[in-house]
Amino acid sequence: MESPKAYNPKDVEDKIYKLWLESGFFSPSSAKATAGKPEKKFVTCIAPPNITGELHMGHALELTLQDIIVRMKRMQGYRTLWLPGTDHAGIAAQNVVEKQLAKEGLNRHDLGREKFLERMWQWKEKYGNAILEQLKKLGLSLDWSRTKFTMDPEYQEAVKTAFLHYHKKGWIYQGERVINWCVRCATAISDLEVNYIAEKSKLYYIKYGPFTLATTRPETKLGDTALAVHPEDGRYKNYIGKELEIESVDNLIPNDQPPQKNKIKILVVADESVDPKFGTGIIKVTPAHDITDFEIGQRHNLKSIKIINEQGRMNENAGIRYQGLKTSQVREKIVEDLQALGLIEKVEEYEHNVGRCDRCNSVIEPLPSKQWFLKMKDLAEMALKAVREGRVKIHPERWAGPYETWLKNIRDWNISRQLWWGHKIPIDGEEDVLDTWFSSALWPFATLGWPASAKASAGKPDDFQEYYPTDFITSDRGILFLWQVRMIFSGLEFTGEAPFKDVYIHATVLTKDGKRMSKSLGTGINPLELIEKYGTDALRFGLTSQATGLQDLRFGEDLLVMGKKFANKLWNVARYTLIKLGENYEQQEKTPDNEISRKMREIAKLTTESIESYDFAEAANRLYHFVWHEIADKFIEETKNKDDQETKDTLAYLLLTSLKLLHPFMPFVTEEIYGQLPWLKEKQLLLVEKWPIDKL
RNA sequence: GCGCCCUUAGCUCAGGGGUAGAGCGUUCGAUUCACAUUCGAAAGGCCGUAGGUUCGAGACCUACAGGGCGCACCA
Repeated sequence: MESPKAYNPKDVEDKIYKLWLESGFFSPSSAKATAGKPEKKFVTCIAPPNITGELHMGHALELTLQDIIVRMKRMQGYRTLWLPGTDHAGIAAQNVVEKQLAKEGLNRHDLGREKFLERMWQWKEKYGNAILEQLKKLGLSLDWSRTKFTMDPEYQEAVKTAFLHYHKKGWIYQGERVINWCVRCATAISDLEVNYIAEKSKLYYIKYGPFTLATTRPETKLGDTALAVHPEDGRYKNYIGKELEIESVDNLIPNDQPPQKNKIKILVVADESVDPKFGTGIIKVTPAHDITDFEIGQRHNLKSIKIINEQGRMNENAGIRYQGLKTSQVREKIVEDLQALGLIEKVEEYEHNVGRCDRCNSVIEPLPSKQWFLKMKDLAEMALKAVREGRVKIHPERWAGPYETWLKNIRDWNISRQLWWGHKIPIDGEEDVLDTWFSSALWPFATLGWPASAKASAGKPDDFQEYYPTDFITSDRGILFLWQVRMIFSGLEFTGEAPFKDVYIHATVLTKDGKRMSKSLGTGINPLELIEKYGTDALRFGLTSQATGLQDLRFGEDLLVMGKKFANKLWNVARYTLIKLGENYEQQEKTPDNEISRKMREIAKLTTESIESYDFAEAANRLYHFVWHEIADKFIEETKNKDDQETKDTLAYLLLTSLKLLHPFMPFVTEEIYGQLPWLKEKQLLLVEKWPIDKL
């Protein structure tokens, strides 16, 4: 057979992927795939990409690692299932479509809920499908016959069932509590969706009767209902429990008139949460606009006065002097007034953390709002136990620490969002939708037919019974708490079993200078452009060879140059072998017993071990070195003036074994070469060839 | 504030007690041979700093510095 001197991925990739699809081997239930292997199963759980846009490098790495495991397991004779899908991505997707509308000069209220949701579904059709197509470009061996979306009708049933289950148990409650409110997105968001970013601002020392106290948010003064000190703080002991009359600014004087003083009464309480070392050791308590203050308020039965509304402006409780102003404006105004009245002692420069919305970067406004909450106490306990008892293993192990810490500090989960795109809260008259992670948390079993299948008693086993729980999941550290933790406790609560046995936290792909890759920062790199330039195998191999799980990966194209050269080297090792062996070579049953073949077997063993312990980079680099420097540089050179049978047998053995071992990493070039070998006796697809090492 | 990770060649990273490694890049040279996406060679490192353990430390311990991350605070 004539093959080009250089490997050209473009001639190969689409053709090969089509071949795999037609074979049916991606599905564990195809007749061919199940033949003779009813027992061994391996199921891996995908992190469904958001429908918001396109694939990024993080996806490329994560999905490649997952595909490596799946392909090895399939070759080891396991019935493998890897189910693809997409996530509706509530707030993120809604924001994207709203931005699109804004370009047309519209907002979602102009369209109304129904029309807006139509737009969302149109978006989902177009971009959801586009993403799935991109996954195929990465060569992933996903079972496309089982593709799911987090808002499929059956999935909606699962979400409803889960919500009602919690509700019936009394774990879901509606409460007026201080939550993180994003003024721009006009919705509540969870603690995890707030990013705290250090910013320079000012610390104002305000006179409160006999005290002076420090605050960064003087405007919340209008909602103060107490002062608080630490119970052990000697300086203020005599004041605890007393109500003081203090001078303040009169908020009923219209703002076109000079400020005037008035007198207000305020209680002093003692609370452990006060740090005596901060400022003057005494703080103002604004239960309506600070989460900590809200909790102090609850402990001491304090009144809560809401002075900031959902638009981020002062409401009627702030008094006519300030009503209607934005919080940033009122801050200046009130400081001005207090200064005029001599109620400000000093102002210091101060750097502190400001909460910003994870999705739009607006400043978060904590405010009291009626929201739905899920009690986390028991669920957190379950999730903790599952990891402590080893039913779920986290790799690398050091992530188990943060997992513990996070669960121990957890607050109840605010699961309602004031959005239109998402799962409606399944209680009559409720207009809100659920946090997108509430549905994501059910992914491992909702995609397999839970809860319908869990109830089905008779008949043949269905997907849920057959493939749950799964074996493996991998993700970036960024969603360990947002998602993995929530899948674990949801799985335990609804199915009695953890949804997966192993969680592997892979490296985060950064830019060359160590910055986070982000589309909005313009630092993102589109993997598809790199595939165009270097080929999928080069991308996969390059990324994998540097993904160690310990250190983040600073991405540079030099990795792909290496991958591309290596694919070509393998291609030419094959060309040499084909020419050397000729048309009439016959495959031998026995593997040759010589030094290089023994080394090859050792490499096979080590590769298997490395992949099974998630040392992907180690496996990739070892294979690279062996194929290039042992097989090509040394052994092949030595065979150039030999023509004996053992040499041929050895070449054939080395090539086939290398193809098998490299197939999980570089599926396209290996499959293409395999297809060109004329001497194989029972040729099928490399995809389902027997892995060189059976059991360790 | 508490904790975790990282610091090794120009760049990106391996190496986890016993003569400093890879890929990319650079320089020089080769080439009708499976591959110029190749081959050969070279240059390039007091392995973040300072102490300690050891016959021996890039590796183990302790501090410190710089970079990153998580949790808490963020009044």
